[in-house]
Amino acid sequence: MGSKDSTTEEKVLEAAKEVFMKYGLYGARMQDIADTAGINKALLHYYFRSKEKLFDAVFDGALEKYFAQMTVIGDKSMPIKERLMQYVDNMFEFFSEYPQMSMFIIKEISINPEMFYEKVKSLKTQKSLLVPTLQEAFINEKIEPFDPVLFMVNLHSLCAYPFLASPLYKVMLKKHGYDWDGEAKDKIKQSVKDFISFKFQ
Amino acid sequence: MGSKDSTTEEKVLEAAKEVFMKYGLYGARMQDIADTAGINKALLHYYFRSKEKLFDAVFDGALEKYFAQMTVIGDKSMPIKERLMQYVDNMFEFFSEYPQMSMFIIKEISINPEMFYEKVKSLKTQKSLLVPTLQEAFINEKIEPFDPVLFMVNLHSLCAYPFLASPLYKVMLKKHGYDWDGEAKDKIKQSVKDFISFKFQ
DNA sequence: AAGTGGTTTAACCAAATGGTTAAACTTAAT
DNA sequence: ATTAAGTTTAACCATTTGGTTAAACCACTT
Repeated sequence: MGSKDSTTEEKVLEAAKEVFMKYGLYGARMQDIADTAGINKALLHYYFRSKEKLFDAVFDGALEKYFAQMTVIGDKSMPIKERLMQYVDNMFEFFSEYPQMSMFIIKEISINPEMFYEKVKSLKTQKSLLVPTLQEAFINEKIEPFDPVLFMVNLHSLCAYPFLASPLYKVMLKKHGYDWDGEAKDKIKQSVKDFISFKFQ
Repeated sequence: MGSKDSTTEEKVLEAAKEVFMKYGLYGARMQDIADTAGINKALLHYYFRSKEKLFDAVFDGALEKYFAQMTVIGDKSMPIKERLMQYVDNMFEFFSEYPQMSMFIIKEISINPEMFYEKVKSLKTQKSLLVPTLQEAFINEKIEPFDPVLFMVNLHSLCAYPFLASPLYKVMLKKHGYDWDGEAKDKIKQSVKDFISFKFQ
């Protein structure tokens, strides 16, 4: 087949992602991960010594990907409004690809906040670039200033929640004639853009 | 002491809420629930025959409370804008009191959607009152109409997500000088109100 | 062909899991 | 005081859990 065709270690990590994201550290079963990867249970312990080590590998990967995404904002040549629209596009694309990730991260932090506090220190991309980007724009473009932190919170709410709550919306939105896996996602994205546009004339 | 002083069954249910909301159906341990309630493990099975039965009691209670809350909107004497402001107040108060509830419900639905689909049928308060309320307001008050379903999604995002992500925000917002358990919650509530106000002049 | 190092497996193990049982306790009615 | 009903407990049980071990397998080099 291909030069690698996905090594066993990769298969293990992929299966671990799937199971840990669904059930969390406590709820996940090693046997379940082994079955998902299509291998023997002892092989998990060969590649990752313990359940905790395997979980760490999954969680660290998710955390890095998540924070890396949250700090990407388009280049300075564009006006702030356009950059924010692109930011919304990126968020929706990211959450479409990894719908379980933010739930997973938030849930595990809520169960074990100390662990998160240790790990967040070693992350390169810690603080949001949105806040300073907005502050610059207040000066460079003629925009009535507002609290950039609160705006960031609201923007993340608008983008992240529909995916977090998608298990609910998949059922509930049907009663209002919307299909989540069809048009609903794109319509919500557009409504988010409309929602934040008023802040920039 | 008091005439009841909380019966054993109530203590069990209270402990079960705590543990199930934190770890979910799969992650929760009966021994953990028993310890939290300060009783013997066999007593759990005396009052609720199995883990599933006990879980159902907790989940059904949460579901009912949640949907009951989501469908409360102030009386028709007030203008729509004022009613929405009150709706935001209610949501923030509700989520402050039960910060884990929406996470719990959404997570369990995502693991077992079929179960939810069965249960949602027997709920009295199924569909949002927000949508028809808004549609009436478009006519009765002179408001430029917009899609009420999308607005509902955005509004719920703005209110629910800060609490869902509060484990994250408790750590991250400090870097921007905000304290979640102090001022941040109220400031976010105000920013949500500002955010939706523009739709109503 | 024999050795070498990494990979995979079947067979285990001790501990923890959800659940059961029968006996003991408590309380109120007779 | 005895009965009867509900409540609580300690001692079990079978299964599942995360984890280990030693042997087998495989792809190389020598």
